[in-house]
Amino acid sequence: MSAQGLNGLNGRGFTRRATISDVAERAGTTKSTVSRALNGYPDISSHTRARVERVAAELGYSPLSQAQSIRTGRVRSLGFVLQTYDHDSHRPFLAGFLAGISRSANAQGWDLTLTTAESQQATLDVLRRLAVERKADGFILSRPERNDPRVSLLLSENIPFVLFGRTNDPTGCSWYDILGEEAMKEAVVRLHGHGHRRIGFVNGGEHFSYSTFRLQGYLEGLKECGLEFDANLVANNAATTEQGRRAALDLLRLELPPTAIVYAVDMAALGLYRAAEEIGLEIGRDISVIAYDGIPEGLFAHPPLTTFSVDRVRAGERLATQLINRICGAESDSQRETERAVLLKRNSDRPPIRSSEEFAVCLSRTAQLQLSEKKEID
Amino acid sequence: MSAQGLNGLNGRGFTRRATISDVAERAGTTKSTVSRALNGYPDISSHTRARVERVAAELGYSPLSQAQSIRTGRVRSLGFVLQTYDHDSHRPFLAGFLAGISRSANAQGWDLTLTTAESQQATLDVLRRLAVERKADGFILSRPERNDPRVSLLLSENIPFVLFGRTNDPTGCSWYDILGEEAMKEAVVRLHGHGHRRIGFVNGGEHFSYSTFRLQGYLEGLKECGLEFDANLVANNAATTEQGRRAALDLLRLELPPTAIVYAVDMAALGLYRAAEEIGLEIGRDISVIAYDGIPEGLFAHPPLTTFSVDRVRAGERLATQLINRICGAESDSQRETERAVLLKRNSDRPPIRSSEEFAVCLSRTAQLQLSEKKEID
DNA sequence: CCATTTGCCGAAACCGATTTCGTAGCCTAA
DNA sequence: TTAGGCTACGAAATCGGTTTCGGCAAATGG
Repeated sequence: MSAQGLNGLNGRGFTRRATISDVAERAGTTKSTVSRALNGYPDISSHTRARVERVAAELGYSPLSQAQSIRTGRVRSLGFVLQTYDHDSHRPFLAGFLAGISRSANAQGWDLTLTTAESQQATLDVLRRLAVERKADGFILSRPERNDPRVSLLLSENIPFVLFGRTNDPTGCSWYDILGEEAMKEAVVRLHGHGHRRIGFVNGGEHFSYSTFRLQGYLEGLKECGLEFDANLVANNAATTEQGRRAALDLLRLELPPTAIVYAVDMAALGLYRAAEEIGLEIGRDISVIAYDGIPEGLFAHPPLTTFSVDRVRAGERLATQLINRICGAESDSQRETERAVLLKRNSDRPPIRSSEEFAVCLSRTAQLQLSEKKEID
Repeated sequence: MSAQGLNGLNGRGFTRRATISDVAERAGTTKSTVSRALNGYPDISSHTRARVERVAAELGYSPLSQAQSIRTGRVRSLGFVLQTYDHDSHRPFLAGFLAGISRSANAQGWDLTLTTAESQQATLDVLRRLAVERKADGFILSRPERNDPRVSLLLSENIPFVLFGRTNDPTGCSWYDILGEEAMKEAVVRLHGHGHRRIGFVNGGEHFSYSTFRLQGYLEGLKECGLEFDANLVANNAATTEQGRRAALDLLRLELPPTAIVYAVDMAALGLYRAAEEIGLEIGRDISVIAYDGIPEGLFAHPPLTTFSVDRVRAGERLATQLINRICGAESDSQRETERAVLLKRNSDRPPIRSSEEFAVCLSRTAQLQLSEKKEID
């Protein structure tokens, strides 16, 4: 292949790429030498290696990953399965997260392959298929569940993966995670500092492992403030706005309702806004709330939601790097990172204007709370 | 390769996939016959074809796309470049859109390859690179600009692509688009129906081709209602919340301010909420607004934003299908679809409580408008 | 009945890389 | 001097497919 040939056109019309043979010919050597030189094999003289590298650079040569892959079994592609059944709750995560993964992968010459699955079984099938068809060398899994079947599958098939989140059993797992427990603890301490003494907690999806950590953080916060734990003040499994609304109504119906609530999930916290509107309460004044996730909806809520923000771009970036390392042979336990969430102080948490007892009286006066109950039954 | 061999393990540990040679051996024929049989070549007897297909099904054989690609030049993968510089404005689009693309592609045995670019030039480089490195057979481009350089590039290199949006010059372009002009027109008509007589328009990013259509729709709406066009009532280039806020303040400072504003972009409309809060106006009562996009933030704004919703999942699905068709040889002008946006009637648009003249007086009484002006200068 | 065409399929080249194997040439030690 | 060991590289096999080419046998035409 002459240099002119490279400027010719192929069937599709665009400029032809240089192949390894082009490089070999121009460097006056063979394909095998070029391959070994470029892949850092030791049995190539530094002189030859330099020449090959120069020629490769001149021709703008970069190997075709799928040609490589049929020998090496690697495609330099990371896989991510979008679980469309996994509730709304993952949606706000996606944009920045994917951007982060993709950016970091691209920078290292890797790509991101995205697929969808409509059920848990479909997710497992897709993971297996992508691995067998070599569309991806490994996977990024988000929101691990307790005893996550994806983890079991990938471990048993020996396919590399990293988690956005931690698991109960760390064996063979790598992860990047935000310390939700620290955030929840900080939220309680902050509300206590405002003067709140009855602080509720609405946890997220209970089958996700993150909810364990967040509950734990809430409990630690109580302890640090010297507050007593009251099981009535805790609601579980609220990941959507509607679930969050119901949890709020439940807590407000208590004999001694909380004057502040910590939500483990922003989307659910927005349900408190709904409930407050129905009942005629003003968030921040009548009841305070701090949540977690940092979704944009919170900024435009009224008043803007105080929340712990998670930098998903960075999460994606770190996870991509970790996964590439793992695919290239790094041990699973060498690839574990955690980071703290950042509190966005907005306007939904303020000092209480009344005690829990006064609040209860205030709530009992409004018939709305009963109405809301009816509405829920419908 | 014996049948037992298929149940063995390869280096990675998981079950080995069947290759074309396995199929050939078991069918008692050769690789070439298997390939031709499975790819629908005419010179294979129906008897042989049936036998090959049966064996392939038995072994669960499906060809390795990257092995195919090194001969055929096709990877059965769609490309999408995430333009991280392209403002916040694209973010709410992403999640559902990608899900739609991916789902539709997967259903047809294709995949989605995602990359990022941090500048316009980087986008062009990435497109070229992905095509040359055969990571993608074609591209989905969102938000076409007027004289979009991506379009020029892909047209000149003869690389298939489809647009989420229309272009001024349709030559060689396929697209799926929502009729923004119809939505804007409907918004004006609806506000006029409420009794509004001075209706402003805040357009989106002016270099995007959608803004042409939306302005046009606004004008048609005025005409249909018999309202006179007043250039003062139109602001341009507001795609972010802050830009939308400034545009709002500009319009409210007019001698005869609008009592309702149509925003071409939800994110910008949220800027009107900011401005209203600063000045002490109540959206829906003092001033009405209808916007376009259907982003979730609008639902949690106060009051919830009336807006035209775009079904991005469906957009992604249709575009993926169109692109696959194009890659497989369909003509560009055979792949064009449009659809109407759906109005989400919420609470930000109501009948005016005063005329424009009265509104002007009301606004002049509050010193806040002047303050806001200062704030803007800072 | 012979010459051609046609239908069907195997052999082999090919795509663009990696990897195994073998060996020429040099260096070192006995 | 020669056997042995390294270094550095070329030749060729290989990965899993597709595609070209050619040829046998049966069908067709004259």
